[in-house]
Amino acid sequence: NPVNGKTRTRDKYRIVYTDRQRYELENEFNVSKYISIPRKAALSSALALSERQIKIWFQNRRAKERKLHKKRHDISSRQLNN
Amino acid sequence: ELDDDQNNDGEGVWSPDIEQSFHEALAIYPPCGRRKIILSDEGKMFGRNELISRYIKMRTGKSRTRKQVSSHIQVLAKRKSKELQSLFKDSNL
DNA sequence: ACTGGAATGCAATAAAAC
DNA sequence: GTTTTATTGCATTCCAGT
Repeated sequence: NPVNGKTRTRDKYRIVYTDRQRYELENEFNVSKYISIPRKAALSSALALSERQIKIWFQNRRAKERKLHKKRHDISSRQLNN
Repeated sequence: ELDDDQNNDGEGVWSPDIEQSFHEALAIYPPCGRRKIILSDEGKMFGRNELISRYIKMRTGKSRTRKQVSSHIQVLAKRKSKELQSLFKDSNL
C-alpha cells in the first residue's frame, strides 16, 4: 500500500506480527541495530511489511534495548548501594 | 548541566508569539513557497529558512535556528497532508 | 561552500494484545 | 502490569540544487 504511507486505520489500531516476521526481524537486529536501506527493502518484500513498518520496528526494538539496559544498570547500582 | 538558555522562555519551542512571527515571515518572504531560491545578496547567502529565523529574532528577540524552522515546516506540512487525507476519507465504505 | 528539504532518530505516549 | 505496534513533536543526519 504505497499510496498512503499510513498504517493505522479506524478499525485496526495495530496488527499483530506473525512468529516468522518477528523471528526474521529479531535475526536482522542481531546483525545490526540499524537497518540499511537495501536490507530494509529486502525485508519489506520478504516479510510483506511496509518499509515504514520495518523502520518503526527497529526504532521500537532499540527503545526496548535501551529500556533493558537501563533496568540492568538500576539493578546493579541498587546492589552496590545495599 | 544547567538549563540556562536565554533563547527559551519556558514556553514550548513554538510558543504562540513565535508561531505568530513565523507565520508572518511565511507570508512576507514568498507568499506561498513558489519562488526561485533567490539567495545571493552581495557575498552573503540567505535561504528562506534563515530569513524566517532572522525575522523571528527581530520580532520576538528569541532565537530559532534555520534547522528548527525547517523541522517546524516539515511538521506543519505533515499535519496539512493528514487533514486533507482525512477529509477524503471513506466516501464509499 | 552555502542552502532547504526528505529521511531518520528518539522520547513520550496511546491502546490492543498478552 | 508488561509487551507489542504505531503516531507525534521535536532534533539530527543525509541528499542534492545553486
